[in-house]
Amino acid sequence: MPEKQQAGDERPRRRQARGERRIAQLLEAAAAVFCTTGYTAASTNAIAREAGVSPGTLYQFFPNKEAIAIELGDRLMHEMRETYGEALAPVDPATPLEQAVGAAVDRFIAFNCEHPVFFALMHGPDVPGRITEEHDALHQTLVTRIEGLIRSFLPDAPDADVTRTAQMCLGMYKAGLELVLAHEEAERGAYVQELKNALFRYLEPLTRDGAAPTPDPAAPPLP
Amino acid sequence: MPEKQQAGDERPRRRQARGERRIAQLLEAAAAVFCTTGYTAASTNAIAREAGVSPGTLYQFFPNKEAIAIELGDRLMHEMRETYGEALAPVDPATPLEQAVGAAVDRFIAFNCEHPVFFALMHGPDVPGRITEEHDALHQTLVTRIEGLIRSFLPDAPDADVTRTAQMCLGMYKAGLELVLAHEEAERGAYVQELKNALFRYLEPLTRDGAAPTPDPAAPPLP
DNA sequence: GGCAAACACGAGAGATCGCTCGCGTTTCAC
DNA sequence: GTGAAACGCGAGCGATCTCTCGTGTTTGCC
Repeated sequence: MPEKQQAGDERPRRRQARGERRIAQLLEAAAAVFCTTGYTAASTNAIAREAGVSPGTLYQFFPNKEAIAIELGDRLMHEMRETYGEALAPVDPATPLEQAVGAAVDRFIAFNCEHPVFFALMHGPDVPGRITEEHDALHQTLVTRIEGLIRSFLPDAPDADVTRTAQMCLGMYKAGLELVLAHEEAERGAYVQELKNALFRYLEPLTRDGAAPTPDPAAPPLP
Repeated sequence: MPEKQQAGDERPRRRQARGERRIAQLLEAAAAVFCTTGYTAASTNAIAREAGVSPGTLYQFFPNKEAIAIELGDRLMHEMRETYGEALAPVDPATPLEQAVGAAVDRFIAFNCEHPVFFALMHGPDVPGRITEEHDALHQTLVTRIEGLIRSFLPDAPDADVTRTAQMCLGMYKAGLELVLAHEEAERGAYVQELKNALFRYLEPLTRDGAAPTPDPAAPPLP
């Protein structure tokens, strides 16, 4: 129950079943509008219209526009944790890296395909204040999880290297996700495979010689 | 009383030296504001204030807000072509892939570090209409160039595969750029190296067996 | 039935932003 | 010098957006 009460001035209202239904309805409408226009360009009136209610009704349930996105993000995050929480759990080092990468990618791609608004909310540099914080929190959570996964294969690497590798993995995943979402059907599947390939090839050398993290290139940097 | 010309062609005004100076000044101010707030959130009044002129003066030189970003993008693109145009030219297949990747990454990273507004303008999903077109045009240009570079090493691969690989490379570069720009000094250098590693390891297997593009994993693809 | 609270409405207040307009100043060709 | 055009200003218009408010309706509890 994601009921929030600010210190002091706003006490929690007792919602009726009708209210809960309206909230769900409004969040669904907001997801649709955010998907097509992005957060900043989405007007609260448009969200209310999409939900088939008046602007006043919307503000009966959300104190402001930001709260809509926050609540939507919270529910999305909760569902992600519930459904795919173990996707990045550390695995037995005996597990082939290829399988671990493939499974993790498949799960996350599936989630993002089912909830396109997640990508819209998490990818916009236009989102203000608190949403950015949530974004950063999620990012950090994912990086930590990936670090754990990498540690399964590289128990003795320096922390800084593992963090960098995890950040790079997450960045590659985001880039791949964008490509996957931009294509359909067979081509989409091909991009999923391409993303797996990229991640696998990036990580595979690390599993072979745990002591030599970054093979320094012979050539000095060009001017 | 001179007649208003509103439709059709707007004849170019004869600019004085003072005007050219103002334009440069306004574009510089716009770059600063776009960098800190993004395009949509940047107000024309803020740009004018940053440049130390009045809003009316700004509109002496630009018909609307979009034109400012367009002109800024055009000049950036021009400078990029002039300075780094050959960064992605096809290379002698004898060139080590590691060198080719390293040189290309170094050049583009340098450009983006020198012009942070480039990243801000090209990375915002908030930018409207014509800027998105320019973004897509640049994206397509880069993909085509990368395709050419990949063809240097893979003369006989199917077009679709090369395109996918090029898109993936560009995505990885964008992701890496974001990480590079988010860090400073030594850590930044480490991320540059990490990006090079990722790209190199992704592309390296393709240069060995030109006939087997994607090693199919044991698991069947999910829908 | 009676009542209080939750729900619903929609006009519009208040704020912001892109952009204009009238008018004064500077520059330049002649 | 003189006139025309470029330059410069800043109040404010019109459009848009977030959020409020007064009022009326529905719901749940006694």
